[in-house]
Amino acid sequence: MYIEIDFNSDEAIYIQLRNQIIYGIATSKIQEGDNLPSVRELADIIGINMHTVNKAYTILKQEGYVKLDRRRGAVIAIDLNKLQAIEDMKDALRVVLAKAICKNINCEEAHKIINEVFDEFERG
Amino acid sequence: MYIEIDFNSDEAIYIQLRNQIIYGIATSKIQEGDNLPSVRELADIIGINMHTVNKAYTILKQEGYVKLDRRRGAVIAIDLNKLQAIEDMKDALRVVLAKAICKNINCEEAHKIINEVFDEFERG
DNA sequence: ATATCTGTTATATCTATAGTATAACAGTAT
DNA sequence: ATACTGTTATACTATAGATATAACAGATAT
Repeated sequence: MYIEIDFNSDEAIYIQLRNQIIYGIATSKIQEGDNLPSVRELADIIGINMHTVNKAYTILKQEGYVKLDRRRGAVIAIDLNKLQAIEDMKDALRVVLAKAICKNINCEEAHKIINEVFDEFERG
Repeated sequence: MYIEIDFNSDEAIYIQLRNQIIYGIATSKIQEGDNLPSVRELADIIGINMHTVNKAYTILKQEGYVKLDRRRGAVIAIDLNKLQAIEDMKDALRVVLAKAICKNINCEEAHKIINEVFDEFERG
């Protein structure tokens, strides 16, 4: 699994790292039960500090994507609180769709875009 | 038009302010040609600094929602670069939909949620 | 002309967050 | 014992967010 970090991005490294791992799960590059590299190992690979990786892992745990184990490290374990996930998704979509409406993107076009992005993930 | 700022939020005030104005446009509470309060006036109403409002206005200008005029202040003026808007939307949706896929939300369910949020905006 | 309203720019200051650097601790495995 | 996990603590630097004054330039009404 490739992790790409843009050090010139205005997005925090630990946020980019979190997103990359979520992409990995969404595209089935990593699956339930797989374990991620240890915080020290991944920090070494990417070339960042251990604590930055730990921060990403801690957030992934809080958001229900991994479980942290002293023995095995970080293991992919999706917490399927679907109602919560739907609420979170709605919150995120409010800003996205408000922008879309302002830019004259209608409901049909939004659906089309959704399908395109879904296809991207299914292809991997 | 009501502006609600959560001072305990981890989201920056100028980002919240930008979003609220975008909501206002999306729900037709403010329209093309309307002008926003002056930076000093709005800062006074909300109880924040002038520069924070100015930062929000400057971003809204960069993103193509308002034009800034020395005479009239900030005026709603949508820059309809639709191709750009669609690309921006896709970028935003990648993270949102990756999360959704991880949480077992499928394409149909995503469409349903999109419709619900669209309805929210149409009602105002 | 004067006063007053715009956005704009320039400082300076404070605070919180991001990221790094060491170090140590507590489990767990070999 | 040794070596690996996550975890916690502390300290430091750099950057971003927010505030506080102040001043400038254009526009406008009186």
